[in-house]
Amino acid sequence: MKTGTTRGSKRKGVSNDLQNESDSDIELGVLPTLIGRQLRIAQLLAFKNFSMDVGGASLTPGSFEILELLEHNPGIGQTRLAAAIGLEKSSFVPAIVRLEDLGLVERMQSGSDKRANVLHITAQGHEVLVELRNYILARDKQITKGMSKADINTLNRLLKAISAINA
Amino acid sequence: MKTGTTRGSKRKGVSNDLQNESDSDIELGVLPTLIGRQLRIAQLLAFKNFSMDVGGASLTPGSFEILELLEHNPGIGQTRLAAAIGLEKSSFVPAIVRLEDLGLVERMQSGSDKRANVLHITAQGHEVLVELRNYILARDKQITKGMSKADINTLNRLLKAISAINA
DNA sequence: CCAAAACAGTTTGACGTCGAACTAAAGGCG
DNA sequence: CGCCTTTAGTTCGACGTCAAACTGTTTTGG
Repeated sequence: MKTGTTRGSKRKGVSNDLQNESDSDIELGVLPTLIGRQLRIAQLLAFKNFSMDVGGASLTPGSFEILELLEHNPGIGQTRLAAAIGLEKSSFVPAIVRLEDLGLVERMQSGSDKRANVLHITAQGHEVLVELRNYILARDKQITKGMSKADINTLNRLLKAISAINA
Repeated sequence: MKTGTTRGSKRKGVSNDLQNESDSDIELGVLPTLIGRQLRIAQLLAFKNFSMDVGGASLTPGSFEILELLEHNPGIGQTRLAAAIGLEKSSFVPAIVRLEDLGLVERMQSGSDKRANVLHITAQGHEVLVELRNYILARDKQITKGMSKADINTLNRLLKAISAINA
């Protein structure tokens, strides 16, 4: 609570009036040239209001990716799976625990390497995945609604290039 | 609940090569077609290991954006500033409090509208900003290292389109 | 003029994510 | 064989972010 400083008290010679410009009148300085900023903002806006409800819980895009990958790569381990969806292995833990608690994935210690966990999607997980995939595909189209196919392909290509450069 | 059984021995490769994180032999299913996923991953990788240290504390790209905007739009209020950097007003609060605690911005109640806060960058904030701007610009170039100018411009344009569509 | 609606900002609770530090198991190599 | 390094996964602390609920202020419309 040590809120600081001056809020609510005096001001120092500067004007205390709010500016009345509209958003379009904000001077952005160097910001519009920054690719990182566009990336960050586009991503935030694209996933805003995203929500997938399954059995009372809400799943994230990351959860869908885990299920999709487990469907196609049964028995994979956590570290490789985390890398495939672009997460640190530590960030992966809460996500997989959540899916396990929901009964959508199964996590067993590997017999051949006792450090490793072997992951599988469950029958219930498969059912959920089929539904989620439709939602995700529809939602993803929404993100680029109105853009030309050529632009979408270009964007996809350039984003992959960014990922490759910063991998 | 984890008995060790299984698997491992017969799938096609749980290759233990320490590979780069480029998915090698993982089957990605429908994922590579999803723009939202590319956006999310590119953004995560682009900002990985990002760090700006100022007086013992570490500032984020968002903090830089706030300073840059206050430099160019003194006296702006929180809601408009939050919108300009793509945040919910509630998400903006901890960021601005942090900058205030560091003495880089000043937050005063407006005289003309007692609900509103009037924001200004401080002299110290200005000094910090000048340094940060250089770091940010260099770092942003890094994100697209090796890409052609034409591709970078295209990417910037398409990301802005995404933001506009999902605004 | 006043009650209802709109608005600025804050608080709260839930996740997601990172990096660093940690535990335990394998692997390399003399 | 035995040490030392690498690897798989977990834990921990710190932030960032959202949505929803809330406080207090201003604006609006009857």
